[in-house]
Order: sequence, then structure tokens, then C-alpha cells
Amino acid sequence: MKTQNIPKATIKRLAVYIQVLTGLKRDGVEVVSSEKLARACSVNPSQIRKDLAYFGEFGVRGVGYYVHELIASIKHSLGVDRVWGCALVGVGNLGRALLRHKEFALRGFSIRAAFDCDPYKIGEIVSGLEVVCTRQLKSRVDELGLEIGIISTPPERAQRAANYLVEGGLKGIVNFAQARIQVPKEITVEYVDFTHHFYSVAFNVSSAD
Amino acid sequence: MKTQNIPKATIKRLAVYIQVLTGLKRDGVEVVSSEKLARACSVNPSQIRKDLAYFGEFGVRGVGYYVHELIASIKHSLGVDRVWGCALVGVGNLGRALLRHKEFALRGFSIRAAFDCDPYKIGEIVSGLEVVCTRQLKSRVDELGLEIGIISTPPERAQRAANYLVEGGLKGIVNFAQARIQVPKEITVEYVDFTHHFYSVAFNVSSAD
DNA sequence: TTACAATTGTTAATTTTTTCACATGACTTT
DNA sequence: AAAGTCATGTGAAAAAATTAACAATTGTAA
Repeated sequence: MKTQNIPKATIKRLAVYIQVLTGLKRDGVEVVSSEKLARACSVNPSQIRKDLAYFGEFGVRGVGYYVHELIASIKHSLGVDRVWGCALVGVGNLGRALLRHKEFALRGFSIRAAFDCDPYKIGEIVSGLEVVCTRQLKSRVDELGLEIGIISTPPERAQRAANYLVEGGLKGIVNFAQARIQVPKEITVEYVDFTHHFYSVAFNVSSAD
Repeated sequence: MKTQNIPKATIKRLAVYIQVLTGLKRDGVEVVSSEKLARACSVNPSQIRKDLAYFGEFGVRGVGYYVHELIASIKHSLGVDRVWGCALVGVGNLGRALLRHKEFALRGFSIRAAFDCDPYKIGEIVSGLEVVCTRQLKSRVDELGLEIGIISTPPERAQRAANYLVEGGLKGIVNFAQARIQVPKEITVEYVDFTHHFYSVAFNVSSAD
């Protein structure tokens, strides 16, 4: 695929645009200008046009962007106009909450397998999925079409989980564990930590005085 | 407080440093150089030194950084060396999961009140907290020391929740709802959306071919 | 006690990202 | 069909962030 190097920040914003555009669509808005969209996203209008320009020309000069079309175009550009098969490793409190979180499936990320190394958890059914021993991971990849791994283990087991995912041939990982992981550079890792956002807010509120 | 404008990206990285340093401390490491820390965080060593320089001089030349001290210094710089009182608005599936998530309290973010406008939910006890009508929010702020608001409503109710929080005098908001919100500019808002991370991974995996 | 090795804090150079400005194209109205 | 308005796409300018380079400082070993 095209490998003009697209800023990571652009990708994040595209996700925001989808969110806001979806809201506009819900409200019955059919066409939107970069200026209006920008205001709703709290960014600069040029920014939006620049971001979109990496992927093509989606607007109509003098008119703006057709909301429905633009959503489809951005989703296609991001590669999220299809369903992705996901594997979750680590069925603790967080893991269970993620398995029960409906939003993922709605947005095209289908969790099709849950793994854990704890014998007491293996065999348990969580949100319709049987918890399976992590060693079985590799053998399920093709069968279930697993592409993206989700790590929700305690920090000390995150690296091991990552190893299993890499070994299984998965190319993308979303890591909810409280630890950095080392993986071959062709593997994409995204770290999720809610607390970071709280830190950020705390810092800003503290400095505001 | 000091208002040299510190990049938002720096704040994010500081949170990562804390995470990694905490792991090092757990492993018994007492001193670390910017180079070693950088490798563990997947960033440039200069980056770390630069980030820290915004807040002071925390290292010893020729030696490195004392892990325990550095954690404390960063936490102090971020303003997270104390407990913050939080209010959650929106007791749906996500709200319940957040209320039950122990990690927040462990990291100094204490959820002390849960609000919802649904009469069927009011009075219910979730994770030891009674769900209260959102209209009561303002009256509880001082009593409970509420400083940061958490929004976990459906998208169409996020703005109303934000209004209540602002009205109540809270200065920081962490928004888990699928919607942007408009607030006065002195209020800090952080948006949390797991799906964004999945989009990012999906994009990278797609473009890797 | 002096030279050496290590590693910070910081200034300068480079790279990346954001914003501005405007020519270009599309629709509308007269 | 011509003129006017609007808003995109894009190249150039500005701003911001990252990286490199090095002088300053600490500890260590000869």
C-alpha cells in the first residue's frame, strides 16, 4: 500500500472526524464544510483538508463534504470498512469488561477468542466465549481469522502475552496492560491507559491556578 | 503556577515514564540512565532529558536518575502526588465498568459520586456508591471535594453532562462518551476512546502490505 | 590528585507539523 | 451565459517538536 509517511496525529484526528461526522449524520446533516467540521472537532480547517489530502480528494469545491460519503471514505482510508478478528489475552477484571463491551463489535472489531494461562479460568464462558489456554492461541489463528491481539494481563505477564501473539502471527496489538512490551518492528502496538488521560487533566487543572 | 507552555506530548510521555519507572522499581532497579529508560519507552534519550528539563533537574551527571526519586518528582510535577476527587456521570455499562475499575483509586483518582438522570437507576448502589440524580451534582461538589468529572453517557447526553459538571464548578473532564463537547476554554477536557487505538492499529496493519 | 569515563542539562540544527494564503473549481442567481 | 459566492486542495511560510552535539559535572581508578 501507499507509504507516504502519514503523521500518527493525522490518524488520530481521522478517528475524531469519524466520530463527529457520525454525530452530524445522526442529526440529519448531509453536507459540511471543513470550517464547520473543524469547529466541532476543535481543530483548524486547513488541518482537516490537509489530513484528508493524504488519502485523496473527498470534497466538492464551493460546497463542502457529503457527510455520509466522507465517513465511508475515511473508514476506507483507515482500513476499518471491514470486520477485524481480535484475540484477547488476559481474562481478569479488565479483560472481562472488554469482552462485555459491545462497542468494539459495533465498530468492526470482533473479539473471537479469549485466552488466559490460569487453569481456574480456562473453560469458563465469558460473554459467550470459552476461555482457552494461551498455548492454544497459535492453533486458533487461522481457524478464527485472528488479526489483532488485545493484551489485558497484569503488567508482569504482558510481555509473555505479546510473545504468544507475535508467535501466532498477529500483526497488530492493542495493549491495555500497565507495561511496555518489546516486539519486532513490523508489529504495530498501541498502548491504552485511561489513567494517562486523568494525569493530563490533573496536570492542566493544577497549572491553571 | 509556571506556565511555560509545555507540549501536550510531553505530558503523555511523562505518564509513560512513570509506568516504565514503576516497572523498573518493581524489578529492584535503583538508578537508570536516560539512554536505558529511553530504550524501554521507545523514545530518544534527548527527548527524556528535554521533557524533564521543563520541570527541573532531577538527574545526577555521570550517574543517571534515581528511580524512586524520579517517580516522585514526575508525579509531583504532574500534580498527581495527591488524591483527586472525581464524579462520574452516566451509569450505563461503561459507567459501571469504570466504577468497578480499581486502578483509578490506586492511582489517586477517587470516584466519590455517581450521577444519572434515569429514575430507574437513581438509588441503585454500584460498587459501594449510591446513584444520585444529576441535578444534585452541584450540591455535592464541596461536600465530597469533587474536582474532576467523568462522562460515560450515551453520545447525545454528553453535552448535558458536561454542562452539569461545568455548572458545578469542576475544572477538568475526562470524556468517555462518543461525542465532542463544548465547554468554556478554562475547562480541561480529555477524550478517551478505545476504538481510536484499534483504528490506528488497523490502519498500520493494512498499510504494512 | 589527576586523568578518565559516564551521563546530565542545554543550546543549536534538523525535521515535522501546523497554519496561512490563494488559485482553482463548483454551484447559484440574475 | 456571465458574474458572484463559496469552499476545496495545495504550495509556501511559520511554528513546534524532535534530535544531535557538546560543555559541564560527577564519580572512579590509577
